[in-house]
Amino acid sequence: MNANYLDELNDRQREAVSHINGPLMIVAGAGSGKTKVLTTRIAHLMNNGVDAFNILALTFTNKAAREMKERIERILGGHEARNLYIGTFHSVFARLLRTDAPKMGYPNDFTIYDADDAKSVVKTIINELNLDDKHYKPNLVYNRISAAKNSLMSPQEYQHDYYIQQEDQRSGRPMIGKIYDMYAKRCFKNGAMDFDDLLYKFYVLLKSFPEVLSKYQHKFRYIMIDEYQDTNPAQYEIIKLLGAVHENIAVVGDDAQSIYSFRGATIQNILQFEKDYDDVKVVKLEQNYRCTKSILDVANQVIKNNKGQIEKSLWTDNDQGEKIRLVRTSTDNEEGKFVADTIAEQKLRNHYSNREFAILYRTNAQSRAFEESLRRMNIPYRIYGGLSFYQRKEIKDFVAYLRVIINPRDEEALKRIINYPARGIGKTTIDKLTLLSNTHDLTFWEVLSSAGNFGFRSGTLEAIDGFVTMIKSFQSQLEKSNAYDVAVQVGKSTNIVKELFNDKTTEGLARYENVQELLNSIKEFTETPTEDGELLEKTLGAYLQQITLLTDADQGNDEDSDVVKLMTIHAAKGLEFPVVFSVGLEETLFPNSMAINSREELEEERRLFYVAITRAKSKLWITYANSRYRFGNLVQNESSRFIDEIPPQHLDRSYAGGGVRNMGSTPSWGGGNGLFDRSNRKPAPGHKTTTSIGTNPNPGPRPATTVTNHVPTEGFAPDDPVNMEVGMKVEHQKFGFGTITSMDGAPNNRIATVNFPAAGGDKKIMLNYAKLMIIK
DNA sequence: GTTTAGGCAATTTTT
DNA sequence: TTGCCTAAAC
Repeated sequence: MNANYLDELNDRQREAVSHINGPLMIVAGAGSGKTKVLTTRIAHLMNNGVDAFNILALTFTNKAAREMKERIERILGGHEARNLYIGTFHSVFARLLRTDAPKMGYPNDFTIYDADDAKSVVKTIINELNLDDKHYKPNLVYNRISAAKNSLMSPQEYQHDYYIQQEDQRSGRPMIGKIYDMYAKRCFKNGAMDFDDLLYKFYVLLKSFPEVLSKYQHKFRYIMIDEYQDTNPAQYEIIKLLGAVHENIAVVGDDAQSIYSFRGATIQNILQFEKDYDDVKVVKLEQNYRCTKSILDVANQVIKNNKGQIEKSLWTDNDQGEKIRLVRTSTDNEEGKFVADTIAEQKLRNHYSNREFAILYRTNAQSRAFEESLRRMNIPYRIYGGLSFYQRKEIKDFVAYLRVIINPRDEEALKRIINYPARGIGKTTIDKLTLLSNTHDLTFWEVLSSAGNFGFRSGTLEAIDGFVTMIKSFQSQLEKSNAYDVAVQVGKSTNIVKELFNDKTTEGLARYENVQELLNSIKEFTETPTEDGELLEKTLGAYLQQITLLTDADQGNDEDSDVVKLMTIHAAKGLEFPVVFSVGLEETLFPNSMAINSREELEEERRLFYVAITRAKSKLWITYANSRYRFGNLVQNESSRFIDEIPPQHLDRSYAGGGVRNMGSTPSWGGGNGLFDRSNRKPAPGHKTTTSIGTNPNPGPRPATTVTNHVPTEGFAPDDPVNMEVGMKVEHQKFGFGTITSMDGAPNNRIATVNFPAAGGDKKIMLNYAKLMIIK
């Protein structure tokens, strides 16, 4: 044990670490050493006689949990840290539910449904109710259900809540409550919990079984919560229950970094903490060790535009540093090129390595332009936040077999594999089976294994029986041999592995390799001997539960690979990088048009920007593009209002992207000749050119985009593109009237360059996609 | 029952 | 642009 750990802290940090008993709230500004305080405090508790088995630490990501564990081990030395309960809310509760879920009628090897599984169940139910899934969009319905669970609302409460029913009535979806009810019942029937259930059902468990609650209250005498500002009501209530006896609850958070309200998080949890408990010790960590003065200043100025925060002022002893570079490019591709060029240049000039750069964007879809340009420049990179390995189709298919073996009630998994690989059990049969399952109150598996009673055609029956027999043989094999051998057997008996092996396309090869990797991971998981004190089980059931909770960020060896990192700002929370590119600072994108309908939403977007800024240690670029492709057509956006909130003296605009600077303001065509101007446009209010950015400290309301306010002519109907030629006058729904100036591209994919005076000049229009009407 | 072609809509963040 | 769904062909 390193006894000097307290010396490495500043006064405030030490104050937080030394507080052992009673509620504690640590308000930790960005870069103020939050993780250090948390980990040191845990070590300190143990050093003061608290048993590791009595400590629970909850985080939001597996990565954060892993990091904490490692750092504590480093402070303590030895293996004692293994006995700590450190993990995400979801993974810790899943583990506890493996023991106690049977009390509520679930199998202990219950399946965990990821978002895709859950949506698929929702969709099934919508169809069973004969509702139109164009109107009852599964995504939307699932989000409502999710929100209900995160507020600890049962289907019955949902259906009887006046306000919610009003809302659903108004949106024309009065059946959501019914869907929720059926969804909950179906999941239960399937022996499955979705992500939200891991919280919700754990709460129900604690509420319904006082002896279980008491067990955990006495086990977890010290509780620590990371990122407390992102907790939702379910998490909040659980913590309250668990901590009620000892009240040794320490929460760490920063209200300025609350960015998960869409997942039900309420900033109120942290704002109210002092009122929830008596004698709360509050410690504010206000010294930032991460950023330069310039960067921190900018962050502080930006966040000032939000109301209702915990009073604090973040400061730093670090150097002033350089100004923040603001760069505008003409298109999203240019933005990508600029960033890649700049990374190359910075590497040469300042001897940075790849791993010191991060590109942070608002939406995953933005990654593409950066990928392409980085690849062109031969700069290695990694994108975080794509599909997790376990969400790939070939992996989910294979895993579905394992799921069925472990939990045959799992209807989602069964339907996935019952005809994969094809064995002659088609849609008609599956529909019939489903109906039987619903009407006879049998699980899908029970129907399958008694299919002989239901009058199927002999060929069909044979196929079903063959499938059932195969699954049963896997199950009995699992009793005798280990999980890996069974998995290999699954690959063989089903022919899946051979089939993938024979597919010699690039994708086929990748799929084959992925399945091999899956098998390896099972081997590694189940055959690595359990070390002393290690709490994890090594069964196939435990493996399946664990992988569902893994995200893309949890794979691979990020620390040791020297790559540029690309991720959303959400994914970057808690991380830091020497050089950060915060890209796509445009109205509509960031703040996102989906999130500007209320002050609360806008403030959350601003906090997101705050998070982006404060990821940077020494250099920060902010970029935006004049126009970018969205669903095949070019749209123009104004610069983000957040740019206007940055004090001009901190900005350096001289850093122009490659040859982009002469895209000045656009001349208006409509002014002098009204020939094509049938729509009587007004100039967009608040429209600004680049040169005026930041000069208006208090910008008025602005339109979402600067795509001209073109109103299509009455009776607008696109013409067949084959008839279009250079010189023609055309009308576009958004860009207004223009002239085709040139034509290129393949004959079956012609690209017209059209000059739209009212929409900023030349646009490349792919005739196969865009809708143009010829003006005679 | 299986495969493929073509039409159509999508527009945020994630454990 | 993609990915999903339906309809028609095999």
